[in-house]
Amino acid sequence: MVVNSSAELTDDEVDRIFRALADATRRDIVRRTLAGEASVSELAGAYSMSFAAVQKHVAVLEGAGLVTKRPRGRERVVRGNPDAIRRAQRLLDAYEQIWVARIGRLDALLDDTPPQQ
Amino acid sequence: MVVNSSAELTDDEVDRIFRALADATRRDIVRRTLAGEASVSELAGAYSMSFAAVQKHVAVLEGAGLVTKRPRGRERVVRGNPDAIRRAQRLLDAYEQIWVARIGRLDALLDDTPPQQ
DNA sequence: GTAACGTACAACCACATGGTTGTAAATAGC
DNA sequence: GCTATTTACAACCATGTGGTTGTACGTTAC
Repeated sequence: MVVNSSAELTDDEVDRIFRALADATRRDIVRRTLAGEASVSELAGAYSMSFAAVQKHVAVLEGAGLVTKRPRGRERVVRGNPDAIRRAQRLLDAYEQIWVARIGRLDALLDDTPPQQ
Repeated sequence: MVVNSSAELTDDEVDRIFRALADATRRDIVRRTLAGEASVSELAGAYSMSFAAVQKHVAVLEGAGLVTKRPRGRERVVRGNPDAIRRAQRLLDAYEQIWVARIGRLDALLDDTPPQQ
């Protein structure tokens, strides 16, 4: 599990987060478990693939910190982790800020350029 | 190339965007080309891998709409696409909103519950 | 014109990924 | 206690991914 909630993320952690989000089934699992927790077998019932396949998808999401799993009797209850979503948002924000800064530099360049002649 | 800039994204398009972001070299290419455009060979010079490997990474990013390429003489100039970043941000926002709505429902439930006895 | 540069693309390889089936173990229900 | 349910996990398979090298082609510079 990922412990860092405020610190920088390693490349591997970022890889896992985006990799986990790069599959429609996994995104749907995130969506469902953010809306309300669900057992692995409840999730498996929602998709036309084997239980084991869904189990693997949940494991990938858990490895990325996008969901957490806790035991309840013989079930494992899966819950979406909004913190991981926010971490990903901050990453994308950083990229947009790089672009915004570039535009800012261009604007400053234009402003600072005195009229020619 | 992706034409949809305001419309809904298909699952495949979303897959490609997150897949493209799930690699540290590709994220670095996005970072560099958002800060300022660069030719493929300039990019290739920045990494300890073959030109062809970097070329493939650029192709993956282009397929996801995260960068665009335009010819300039014998070079191909790569430029980061801030719109694609914003599309990804909107996707993550939607997931966070699902969670926010769930918490809102829980709060409303608590507020609406009359004191017992 | 020729040589160097920048790119494109195919072929190949090792390994990861997304799916399957099968087996085993823990828990719940009767 | 027995049976059904739920999960875990291994083994396997087809395909995708990230890297390589090699070859070909357009463009630039001299």
